[in-house]
Amino acid sequence: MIHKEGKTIVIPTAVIKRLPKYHRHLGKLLKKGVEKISSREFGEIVGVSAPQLRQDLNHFGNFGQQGYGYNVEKLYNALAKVMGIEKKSNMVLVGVGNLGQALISATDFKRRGFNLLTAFDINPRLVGMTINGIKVRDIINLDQYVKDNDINIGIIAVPEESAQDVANQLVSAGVKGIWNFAPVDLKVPKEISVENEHLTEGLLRLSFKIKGEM
Amino acid sequence: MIHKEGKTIVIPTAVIKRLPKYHRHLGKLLKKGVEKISSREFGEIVGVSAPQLRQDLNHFGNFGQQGYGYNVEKLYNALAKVMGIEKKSNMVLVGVGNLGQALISATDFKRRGFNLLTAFDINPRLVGMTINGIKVRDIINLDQYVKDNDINIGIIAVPEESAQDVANQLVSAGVKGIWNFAPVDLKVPKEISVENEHLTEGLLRLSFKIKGEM
DNA sequence: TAGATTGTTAATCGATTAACAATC
DNA sequence: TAGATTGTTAATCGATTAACAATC
Repeated sequence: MIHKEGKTIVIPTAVIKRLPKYHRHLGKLLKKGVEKISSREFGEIVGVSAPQLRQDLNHFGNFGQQGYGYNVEKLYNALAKVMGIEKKSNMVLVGVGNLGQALISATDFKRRGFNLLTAFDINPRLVGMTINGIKVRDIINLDQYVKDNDINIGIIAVPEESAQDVANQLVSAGVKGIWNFAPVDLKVPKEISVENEHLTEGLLRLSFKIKGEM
Repeated sequence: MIHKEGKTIVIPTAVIKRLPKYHRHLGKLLKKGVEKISSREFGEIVGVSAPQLRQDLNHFGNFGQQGYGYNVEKLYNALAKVMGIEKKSNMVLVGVGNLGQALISATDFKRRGFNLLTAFDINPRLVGMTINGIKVRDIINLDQYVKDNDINIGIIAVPEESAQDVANQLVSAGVKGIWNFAPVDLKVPKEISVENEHLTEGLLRLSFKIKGEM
């Protein structure tokens, strides 16, 4: 959903899915020092047709210029704004197992404007530890912490069995979105956004594609 | 691509994307002891309309029975076969950083029929170690190992800068598919399948959805 | 200005849903 | 048999591509 000239326009989900990729490649072009790029060239890089790229972008504004193309920096910043990155999001992580620890150490999110403030776990052996500058707290403090620290994203990296329970806690504490790594389809109120990273599903799709070739 | 009654049929990508989810929920139902299920009930569980579910399944065969529904176990096994799980896939992991270690410890894949045989890294401090029963080898041995051990999937969990190089090595060693966790769009020959887990893109989509609500 | 490339409308393609005859 | 539910065709909806006038 977006507001444009007073009207409320719904952005097609297919478009939303492609935006992060556009943003990532624009970042790379920027780093390389590329100043401008045409929809044809950029489409080739991101694997999308030129008209589709133009249509996608025009959902959010007219960022290009006829006869010239798109200014890389301007487009990069415009997309960042569209995706809400310019205003940093505070996050907490729940579940400090192997995957949780990997997420704590990931540098990619910070670069893109996401702040991981702290982590929670139920395991007393982990509680109190500091990993990569991130303190691990007891999960009984989750509710209070989320309320006190303007947290809007909760990351779930707990086992399957407890994922729904953790989601409930995050929601009632007031997060706006959940980034879920447990292989579960969470039930949440419809005003809460969920993005799933069901890794095994990717592996199964890969398997399907491989077998299809044989 | 699939062969049915002599004809070669292309399966819509939208269908392929949904199959792993179907399979996962069938597994849960099976565990719960559910014997049969109608397309209406199952569609509700997986978040898909009943006719769509029936259409999806009918790309691969007629698994249901009028007036009865679908036998859960039969459908579960049928989908496993469709996705090529019944014949186990051998995998190697490249990159034993935080994420790589998390992948080594993940139990989910093994359950679904994937064998991780070994891991490779360039870091001498890691080479020789054994993590969760998985030996870490020097990456110079990658080519030989893949050739000798009937490996068909390579997992890439190395930093962005070396991902393409690792992909090239995996391809020339003979893998059929790559499961890629580096935030890069790999260039590979078209007969090689790639499945990307670009985690940060999920987070950006989540951010977009959240800001859209506000 | 002429050439290039956008923004946007119309045409096509693919995916989803509706409807219902077939059949267990 | 009657009721339920599939498999499948036709209708609708959404997403992609083609085409071109607008314009830098």
